[in-house]
Amino acid sequence: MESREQLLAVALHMLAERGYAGVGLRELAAEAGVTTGSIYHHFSSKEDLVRSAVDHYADRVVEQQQDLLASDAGAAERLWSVVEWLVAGEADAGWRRDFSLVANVELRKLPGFDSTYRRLRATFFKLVREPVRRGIASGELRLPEGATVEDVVSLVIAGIVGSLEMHAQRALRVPLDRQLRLHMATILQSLRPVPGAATGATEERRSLAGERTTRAAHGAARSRAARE
Amino acid sequence: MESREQLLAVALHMLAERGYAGVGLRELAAEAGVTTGSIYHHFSSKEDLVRSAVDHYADRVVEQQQDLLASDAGAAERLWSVVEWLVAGEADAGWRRDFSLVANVELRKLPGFDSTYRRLRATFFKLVREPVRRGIASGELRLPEGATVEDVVSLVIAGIVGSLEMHAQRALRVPLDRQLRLHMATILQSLRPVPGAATGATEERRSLAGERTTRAAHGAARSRAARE
Amino acid sequence: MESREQLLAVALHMLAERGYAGVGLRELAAEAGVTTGSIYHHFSSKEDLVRSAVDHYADRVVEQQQDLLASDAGAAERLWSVVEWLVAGEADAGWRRDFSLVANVELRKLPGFDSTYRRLRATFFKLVREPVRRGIASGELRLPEGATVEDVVSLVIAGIVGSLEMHAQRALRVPLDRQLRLHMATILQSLRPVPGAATGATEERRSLAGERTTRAAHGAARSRAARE
Amino acid sequence: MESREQLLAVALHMLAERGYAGVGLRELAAEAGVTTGSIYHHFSSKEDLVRSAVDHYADRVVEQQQDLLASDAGAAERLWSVVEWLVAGEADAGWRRDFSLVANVELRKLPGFDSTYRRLRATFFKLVREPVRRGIASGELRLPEGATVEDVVSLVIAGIVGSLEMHAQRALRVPLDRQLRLHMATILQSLRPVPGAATGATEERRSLAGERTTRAAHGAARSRAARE
DNA sequence: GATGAATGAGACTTCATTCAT
DNA sequence: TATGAATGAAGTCTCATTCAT
Repeated sequence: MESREQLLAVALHMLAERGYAGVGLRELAAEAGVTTGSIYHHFSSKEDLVRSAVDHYADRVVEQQQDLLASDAGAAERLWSVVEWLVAGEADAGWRRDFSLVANVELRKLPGFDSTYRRLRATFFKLVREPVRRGIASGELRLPEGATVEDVVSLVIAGIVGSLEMHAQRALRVPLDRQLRLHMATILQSLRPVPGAATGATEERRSLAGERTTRAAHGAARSRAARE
Repeated sequence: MESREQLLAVALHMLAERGYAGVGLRELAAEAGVTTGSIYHHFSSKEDLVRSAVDHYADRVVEQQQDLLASDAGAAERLWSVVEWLVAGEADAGWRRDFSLVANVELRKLPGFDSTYRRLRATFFKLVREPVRRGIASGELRLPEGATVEDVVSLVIAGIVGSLEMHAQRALRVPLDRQLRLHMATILQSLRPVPGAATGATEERRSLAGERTTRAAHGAARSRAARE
Repeated sequence: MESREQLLAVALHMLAERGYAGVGLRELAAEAGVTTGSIYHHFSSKEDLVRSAVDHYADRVVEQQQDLLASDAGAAERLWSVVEWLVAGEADAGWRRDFSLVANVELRKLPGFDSTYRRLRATFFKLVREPVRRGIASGELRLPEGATVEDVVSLVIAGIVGSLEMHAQRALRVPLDRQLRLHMATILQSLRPVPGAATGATEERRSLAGERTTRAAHGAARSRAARE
Repeated sequence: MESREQLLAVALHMLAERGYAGVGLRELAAEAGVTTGSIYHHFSSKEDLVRSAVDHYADRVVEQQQDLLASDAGAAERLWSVVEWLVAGEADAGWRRDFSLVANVELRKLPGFDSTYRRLRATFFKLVREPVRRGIASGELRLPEGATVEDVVSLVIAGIVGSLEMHAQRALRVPLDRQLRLHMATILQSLRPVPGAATGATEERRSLAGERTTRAAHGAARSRAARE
């Protein structure tokens, strides 16, 4: 196999496992089946190698996301596609899980990765935002009271990010696919348009702004306890 | 302040910022206002220092969680308490955000931290599971069709973990408190007992197991596309 | 002895022997009786070590030259002092010979040593120029026809530099002190004021500008031969 | 041009600029317009390449010196020829300046270059010694009191070496040709036969041996001051 | 003859850790 | 307890040299 590809693959894996500072070039080279010095025929420095690895796989992820973005299916259908894509990606034992960890955790620490980082985030946000926005425009979906499109997008993405990371950490106590599907189902349910009495539950739901006048005492007590 | 306390605080912060391998004892000592050699009067090694820092703050977190666990309020009320506690913790600029990052990201990489890691996770899971379980037992809550208590707990925790991490990474596009509250509200809504026709949405919701008979063609196509 | 002093001394010596790129820190440390890593307690880098060594000894040289500059003796007397100082310096087996080589040969190649280099040169030039200038002003000396003060200064210094370097290279076939004294005696003789017919040798001496009209043929032949 | 010639030329130049250890074969090859591996088709090792470069140019220098040696002109005339040859060599921007630096500075450091080194020195010394010796034998020249032929030869060569090196270092404050001509003129003047009372300056000139009886006190004081 | 990726020894530098003061 | 110079293993990187193409 190509030395360069091998190095990229091993670099991503080690980066996910140990973080940038924990990556040792000697071990990395050995695991890729080349000698330490050979790294410098393909990359100009450790940082260049790591950056190349991240960018290489980021490109593949973004490509896949572009395919998903190009769909002309309905809103719910497209959101389910995202779930299927995530499940498929995490199911194989390949680079996708490593990439999730790197993108979510390590990328921010490395200097000069802002653009890659932003590109990944922006594409992923769009992948969720587009279906939601269009679904609402077409009446297929309906925002919960007081929520904006961005609120819903954040909700979806935070759930996905948390699920993937817990899965990668082996801290998820249910299968990942089940987790992601239930997550999406729950969100979609809260976006389902109800012809009748809207949701009528307003008086019971908390304000999203956090000021709860009816239970000030409880709130204050809780805040005090939580402060330390 | 005590040298030891200072060292613990700086260690947690640097661990969150740079990971275990990125922590340098010289810089750590300098930032804590002590000399390099002094570290070894308080701790036997770098690992001991880091372990002590994590354990020290883990103790404080678990204590706070124990307080929350001891509550005898209703199910929804207790879940809201968790949200309030999280919001309060992340709001201050203190150790809580650093600890979130360390607990979610770094802890798994360090050898010998399994027990701390498990203790933290177990307490946090219990913090969510207890109210849900009791709420269902008392009829205050009602599980969505096909979901188990553990499904719901995972849903809640993944959303929280994802939200906190995105917040820590400054990738969250809405305020953290708004995000967490909307998350909890959405979950609680899906757990709300409906006197009438249950949810009636069964025919539209996907099975959580992933086998979708009605749209086999689409699904196969998507899967193929998503594989690469 | 002080590690730092040892390192400076060994660094100067190795620099003289092998040049900057030829200096190996491992060997340098071993020769100074310390471990490789210890170098970095005293100096921030190889370049810092070398720079410090050069500057350290340059300071001592400049100090000694300042003492010589402060003399209020006659012109010839002061020029002889310079010779005596050089002879004394080169006679011992200490740092002076190494420093000569470094200052004359290596300094120019190292980046960032311009100021040290200029300081050394400037002081040394002044050491020769001052006595010459004053001797001429007072009538103690007298410039050869067509020569300027700077010509004479360059003459003196080039002879000294060449002598020291050949000595350092063991290419000088007479003792250094004898060489330097004869050099100075010859120069002083050419500066001796003659009461009678000036020098009268004008018609025999070549023009310093190089255009020799009377021997064009010879010159052309020579030039042809010399061109390759 | 021939790859081999290019490599030799670039090698000489880099050797002059950076010294043996500072020469990198990759960069050298690139600058010569060949690939790294190609070097080993022409030379068996880095040392072989450098040795070949020095020897190649040394041959050309020695050839030119042989031409000068073959002259049957008068003593002064032949010494002036040396000056003209030097000036012509340094005037072009070609290999001669690089070779001066290498021969004077780097050659001594390289193992195995003793023979080249000696050959160069010996020829150059002969180039000066022959005219002086013959000029004295024929009465065209006359040694200063107390000086030997070798003294004068050393004087001439040290002045030349110092001048060339200062010129190469851009530390010479007068034009090189003017410097060399004034140097030779001064030497020749001191060798001019005076029909009358010799030079009569004996009582004023210092003994070349260094023992100055008439100014013991001054000398002692100076020595003390110069020692440090 | 020419190429350039591969090699592995050795370069400079940083690290956690120790210890005499 | 505190200090900070010393240690030596390990880190990243460069080098001269080789070899399949």
